[in-house]
This record gives sequence, C-alpha cells and structure tokens, in this order.
Amino acid sequence: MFPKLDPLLHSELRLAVMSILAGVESADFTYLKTQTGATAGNLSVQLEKLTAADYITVEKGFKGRKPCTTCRITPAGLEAFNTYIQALQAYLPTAQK
Amino acid sequence: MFPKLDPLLHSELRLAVMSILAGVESADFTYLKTQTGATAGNLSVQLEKLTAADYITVEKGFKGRKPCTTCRITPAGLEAFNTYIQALQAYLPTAQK
DNA sequence: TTTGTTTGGTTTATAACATAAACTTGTTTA
DNA sequence: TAAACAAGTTTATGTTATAAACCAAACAAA
Repeated sequence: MFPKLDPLLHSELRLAVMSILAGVESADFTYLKTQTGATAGNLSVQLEKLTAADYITVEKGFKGRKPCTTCRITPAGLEAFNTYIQALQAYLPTAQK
Repeated sequence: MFPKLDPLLHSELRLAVMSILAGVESADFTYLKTQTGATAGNLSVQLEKLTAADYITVEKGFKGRKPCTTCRITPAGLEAFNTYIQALQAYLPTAQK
C-alpha cells in the first residue's frame, strides 16, 4: 500500500538536487548551491552521497582559473528519481476539502 | 524555488499516517500499524511527534476490554498536510524521458 | 490457579542523517 | 604583500528514524 521510499532521495536537499539535474544536461556546484539555497558544506556532503550511489557523476575541472565542479545525473539516477516520484504518489491522496 | 518542506511531514512513516488520517474520520493504532507495516515502537514514537505538533489527536479508550488508541487528524494537521503536498510539487518536475 | 501466549502498546538504545561551523587551497584585488 | 574572496571539503553536533527490549492486561490452557 505504501511503497518504500528510496531513503537516498527522500531528503530535502538531495531531492532538490536530483530535481534540478533531471532537467538539465549538467549543473555546477555553485549553481546547485544558489538554486537550492543550501550551504556549501551540506551540498558537498549530499553530492558525495549521490555520487556514491551512482545517481550522479561529479567532474572537477576549472572554469578559467577557478575550480569548477560539474554534476550530471546518471541513467541509474534518473531511473531512481522517476521510481521515487511514482512511489510518492501513493502517499499523496487527492486533495482533501 | 524549492520551498522548505515541513520536516515533521517529510518522514516516510509520519507521511503515511497523515495520508491515511486525511482520508478517514479516525483510525486506531493497530489499523495504522497494519496499513503502514510499521513496528509498534516506531509508530508509537511518530504518533507522539504528530500529537506534540497538534497535527493529530490520540484518544486512549477500550474496545471491549482491550485498550484501543484512536487517532484523528486535526484541522491544523490537515492544513499542514495540504501545504506539504503543495510544496512537494516544486520538487517533482513533470516526468523525464 | 498458575503458566504461558497474545494483544496493545511504551521506553530505550543505536545508528544514520542533516546541518552548520571551521578549515583549506587557491585567486583576485587593494 | 596583505586582505578579502571563491570554491569547496572536513569535522563536529544535534536530530531522526528505527528496532529491540520491555511492560501490563487479557485470554487460553492445564
């Protein structure tokens, strides 16, 4: 009745990150930071977890002379995200009066 | 862009409980336990938190000679639940290919 | 009637989690 | 050069979710 929700995605910040990455080809660290309003520390930790699960890839490069961390969603990540959204429906009944 | 999600509702079990209670007049402990598949201990703790927030009321009575704990959603709880569902939409983009 | 079993929970302990604060490394600016 | 800034990472801490252990009352059986 209530399917298990992927605990890796059932987290406000990680979900926001995945939501962004699901809609773009890539996004860099600072973009994710400003869009989500997260602190850099928190974002760094959560990106690491998403990377460990192979839901995203993180590529460290440079933009000019400044470091630039580019994130992309993986096929596995996209699938997990869509599965999560489906599962979540069961928890959201059609609106009450 | 990503509204803050009520942390009290952004929890798998509490959300399931609220989802059930939003659709019925009342539900007792054992019903919630079987429907959610939760352990009694976990359910007890989470009901306590929802009660502390005045999202539900818990009434301890008897059914026959056995104790029976009846739960109901409060108006505040229903409002919070609906607000949460609205906020969640921002995290769920229209499905990806 | 006392022994065990089930029901309906609560309390407690633990591991995972989210988050902010502090730190690091390098770059730009005064 | 020194100070400020950018882009992150690491560390520390409080909060959470959860299961395990526990408790009390009712029922069943011997």
